[in-house]
Amino acid sequence: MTKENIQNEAVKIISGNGYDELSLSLLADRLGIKKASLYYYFKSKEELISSLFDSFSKEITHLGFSISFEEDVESVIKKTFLHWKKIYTSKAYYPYLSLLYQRRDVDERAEEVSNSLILMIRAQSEAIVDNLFLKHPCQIKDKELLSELFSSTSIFYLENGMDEEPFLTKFSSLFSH
Amino acid sequence: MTKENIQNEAVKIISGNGYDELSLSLLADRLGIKKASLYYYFKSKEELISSLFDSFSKEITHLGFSISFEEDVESVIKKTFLHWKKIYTSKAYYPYLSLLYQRRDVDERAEEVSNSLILMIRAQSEAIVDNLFLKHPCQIKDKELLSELFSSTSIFYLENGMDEEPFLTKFSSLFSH
Amino acid sequence: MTKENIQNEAVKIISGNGYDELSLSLLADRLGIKKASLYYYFKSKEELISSLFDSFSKEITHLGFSISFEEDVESVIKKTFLHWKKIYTSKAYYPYLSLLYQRRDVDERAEEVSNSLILMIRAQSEAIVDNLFLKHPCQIKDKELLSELFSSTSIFYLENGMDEEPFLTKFSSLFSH
Amino acid sequence: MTKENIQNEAVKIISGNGYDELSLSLLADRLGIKKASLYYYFKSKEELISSLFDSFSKEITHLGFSISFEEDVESVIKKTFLHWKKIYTSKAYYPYLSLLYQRRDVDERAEEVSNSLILMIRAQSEAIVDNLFLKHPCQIKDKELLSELFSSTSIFYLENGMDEEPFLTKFSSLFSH
DNA sequence: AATGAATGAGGTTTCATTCAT
DNA sequence: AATGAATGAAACCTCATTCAT
Repeated sequence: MTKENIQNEAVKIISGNGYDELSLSLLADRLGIKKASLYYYFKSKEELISSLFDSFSKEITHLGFSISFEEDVESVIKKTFLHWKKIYTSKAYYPYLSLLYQRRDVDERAEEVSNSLILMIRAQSEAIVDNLFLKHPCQIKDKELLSELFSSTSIFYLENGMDEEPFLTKFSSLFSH
Repeated sequence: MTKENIQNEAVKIISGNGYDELSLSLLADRLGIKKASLYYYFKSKEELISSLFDSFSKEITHLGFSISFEEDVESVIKKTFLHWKKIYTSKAYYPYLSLLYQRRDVDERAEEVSNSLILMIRAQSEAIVDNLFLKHPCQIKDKELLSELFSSTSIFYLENGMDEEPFLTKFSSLFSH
Repeated sequence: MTKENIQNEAVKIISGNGYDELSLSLLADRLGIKKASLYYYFKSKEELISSLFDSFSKEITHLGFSISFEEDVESVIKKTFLHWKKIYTSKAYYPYLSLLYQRRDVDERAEEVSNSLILMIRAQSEAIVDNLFLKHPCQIKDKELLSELFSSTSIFYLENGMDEEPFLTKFSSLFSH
Repeated sequence: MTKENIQNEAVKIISGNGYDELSLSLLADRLGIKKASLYYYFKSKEELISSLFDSFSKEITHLGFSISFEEDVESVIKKTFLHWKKIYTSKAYYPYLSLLYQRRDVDERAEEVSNSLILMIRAQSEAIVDNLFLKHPCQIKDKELLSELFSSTSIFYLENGMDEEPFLTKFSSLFSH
């Protein structure tokens, strides 16, 4: 048993059953250990939950991001979105995101981590748009606006689990003639 | 004491303290009545919570929406956004939205209501954009895309409580030659 | 079930088994009710224990004390002691005293109540000695000293549950020429 | 780490926080070792506690007591009291006495050790009074009574941490003509 | 329309203890 | 000589719920 095992199972419960259903009994059962043993790894439930934010926060600040701009506009845009989608759907990250959604309204820590993820995406969006603007004319002249529309709409699609294909294709075509 | 009183207080607790902190004891305390009395109005806690979704669902389907298109583009866009913002920030509605955010990942009912709100906004966005396109040329030629960008980004701004002014101004200027 | 029932049983457990053995499970079992029901009467274990001090404190401040001085010295002295002994051995009070002994070293509230009992006895001792001095010559000339010796030694006997008869007889004879 | 270290820390916890707060976790923390290590020195918590009584019991039976009777009455009396006071206030002994107070009502072993300490003091009191009676007339003619009054009142003062000076002075003056 | 009294189930946490290392 | 890891039992407490009044 490791701290990490426990964290992962905890966050799985939260994303599957809801934050309010995370009980130490259930958690211990799922891990095949006894309730009391959890206290060997975390001083309290609060500390365990706090550690979830710590871990995820550290995780996302270490996420790399590199896009090759050699390719055509549509590829760049789709790859960028795909990069974000990996975060939003990966087995490792999705449960943490679910935790953030459930708690960001009432837990400062959750809000903070959630915001930092959004900021990261917005920054990457700016970088991408900057670069595309250099080589391709675009229907939208305001670079900043374009970046905002791209990041915000992307996040909206990701958070709501909608099919992004049509959107991305149409969005890419903003860069044709 | 009325069902409505109880619902409003319940949803206030959820939006203020979190869904997991809604207990009938706390609710009764806040209402100045005794726990047992709650059972006169609701058969169970589950029924109370279910009623929250019912009420809010009914509420939003009855929301009117009318925009005068006599005005300039910027006015129309800002008024539309303002209309949505009223929903997202009104004392009456905001707590329900907070409930939806906290639960839509794990509660089908919450997801359903949340989606219907989004659908409503997207429909209204389409209507607006349709109309604007009739009279004003736009940098973006794809009507559908424009509508999606507007609604998604608006929702993103509303959900994250960001300052929308700069965005709306820039967005409006998409309609100048 | 009443608060008083619960207090009495609690203090019985403390005096019989020790303060550290007072658990809400045991208490509920002895009372023939369920653990959870205790919380209807007391918000917490701490509040229950605090109420024990409150009750006993109120009790002892309402204790009457009247001695007829018409009788001979030995009777007065023995009746005074007996009055105190009733407190120290009565079914109602003894358990509370046991609580005080166990806790006065580590619990301010217990120390406070314990001290007020001692003060009461010392005051009564002074009153008795004052009066005896008026009518009877005594081997000890210092009234204050005599009072202190009487009260302190009496308390010592009471606290240690020793046979007081010989002491009281000898003490009374201090008043014979 | 030695048995003695552990005992001293244990008894410090008891006298400072109360018998019910002595837990092996707290004890180990205070000693800067791990809980499990305590079991190298004591088979169980019970054995540890039992050893506390053993140690203190052995300690007090080895206490010396010698008073020079060359001096005046007041000196003899004050020195005797001081001898006892050293026991009641010494850093080494006081915590053990606190343990006895807390437990003598409910633990036979504690009662036994407590009684033997009292017996020792009473015996020493008798010896002192015997000797003083040889050389000095006293207002109180009953030697046994005087000894009892002295020892009981002294213990009362010691147990309650009261200022003994006035008492001892007055008591000494029982021996003036 | 409201509540006093009670409870079973389950929550988080602490306890003393064990055992392999 | 010491401890990391684990645990069963029991601690205090809160939960939603019931029911007679």
